[in-house]
Amino acid sequence: MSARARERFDLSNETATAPAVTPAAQRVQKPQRKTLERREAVLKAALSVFGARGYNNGALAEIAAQAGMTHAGVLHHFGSKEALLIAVLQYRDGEEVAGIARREQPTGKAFLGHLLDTVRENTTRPGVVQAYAVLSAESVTDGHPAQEYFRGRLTGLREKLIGVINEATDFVADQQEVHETASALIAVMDGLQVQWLLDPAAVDMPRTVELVLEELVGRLMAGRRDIVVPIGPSSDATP
Amino acid sequence: MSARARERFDLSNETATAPAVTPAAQRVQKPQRKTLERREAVLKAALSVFGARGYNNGALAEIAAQAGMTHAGVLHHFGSKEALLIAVLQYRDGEEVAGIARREQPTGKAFLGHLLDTVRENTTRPGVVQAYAVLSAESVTDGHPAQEYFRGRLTGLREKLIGVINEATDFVADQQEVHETASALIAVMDGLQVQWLLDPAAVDMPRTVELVLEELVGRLMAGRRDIVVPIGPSSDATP
DNA sequence: GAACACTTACTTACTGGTTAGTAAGTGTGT
DNA sequence: ACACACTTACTAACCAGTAAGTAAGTGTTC
Repeated sequence: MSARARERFDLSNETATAPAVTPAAQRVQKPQRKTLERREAVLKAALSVFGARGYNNGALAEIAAQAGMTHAGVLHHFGSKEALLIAVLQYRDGEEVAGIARREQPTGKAFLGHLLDTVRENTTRPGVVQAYAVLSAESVTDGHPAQEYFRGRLTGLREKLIGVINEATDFVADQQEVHETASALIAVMDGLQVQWLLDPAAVDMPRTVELVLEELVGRLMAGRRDIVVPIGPSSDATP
Repeated sequence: MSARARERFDLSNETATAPAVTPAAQRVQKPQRKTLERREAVLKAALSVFGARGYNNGALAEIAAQAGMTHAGVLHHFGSKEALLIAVLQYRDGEEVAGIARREQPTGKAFLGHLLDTVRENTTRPGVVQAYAVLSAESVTDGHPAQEYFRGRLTGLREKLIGVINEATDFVADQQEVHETASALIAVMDGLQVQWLLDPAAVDMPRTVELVLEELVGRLMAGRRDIVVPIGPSSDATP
């Protein structure tokens, strides 16, 4: 908590901008291939350690050891533990599909299929799932450095889903219902992860998500739920 | 991590059973009313601190201060931080409804209504929700003391829900589907909590849970999966 | 192509701070 | 007088971050 205490009381930010303290990842003009590989090794180690122990309880020394250096070496590259965390989160965002070639995010109904594919894929990578589940929940603790990241991520996903659902619906659906459907979909995927991590045999993540997708979105798309709102002034829906 | 390291390497369990180390909560024959009140104060403080900071990052000293004593006093009552954690979880189970009189868990369809009521109630108690969300996800980390507790809790809830759904269904539904519906319901409730904690205005927990309940369970109860059966405007899951 | 200036990627060693748990004692109510 | 509820004082361990140094480059100039 020394870092947190300092963050609260130390308003002088000058030291952070002084050249000597700036991490190598931002200071260096042209990083060599080997350097980038070492950096990626650190990120992979951090993802594994943060997943296995959480952010607060995950030690830089363990990450460093897994990457084959000392914890001071890790700090040389990333500047601080906090900076390493958000680097890890961004790395996971961009790279998580790396094994199966970088695919672009589809739009429209295809996005829902993409979501299901991701869930299926996650079954293969418990480490990544663990990191996401642990860190996202830990982020709701007071002053957690990943709070803004996860808030933004959830808001973005929700908006994306709302758009996709509206796009896939021929008529203008009740927007509150669409919003709730989007929230529920995200919640199911996230909530299932914890259940699955605690007892992998007890839940079938892909099938369960598929069921919810069919029931919730399928029904919305089919057009009914007691009250069908006809045509409205919304510009979002496909004409 | 000192506790964890010891747990791993120190196989001698004798000290834990030696009389001098046994916590007062198990040693004392007839605890006085005042003692029990102090003990409850510690539990309430622990719930708040573990919720705000997580288990690993929550300090006994802070819990103690909130309960008006020193951290050694807390250890006098509960023996260890780990023991305090599971005492807190059990306390939350038994007491979380304390404000509104101890009500028994209903069976059958009424249980679904009870679930919704709990969600509604949770909106009022962000601290408890935070503690549950943070601790349940933290429990999936390696060797976490609350792992067994949460695994058992989720398994129990799932079984209970499967029973309730089957009870509420006139015919024999596809059991895999029932199982997935139960998992999905739990996942929605848990997943929504993180979204809500990060951005309370962005999600309507009760309404979203209600929507999922109606769509998923309502449909199952109505009997089919291809044919759309409209559900009445009744917002209560109880028939 | 060799000498020189400079950068980068680390390491070792240390600091200041925090933490769970222990031991020994003190006061208080019964 | 005794059990109990604490406190004070301490310990051993851990941890993020800093400082200072070193070895291996890289680029530039002649």
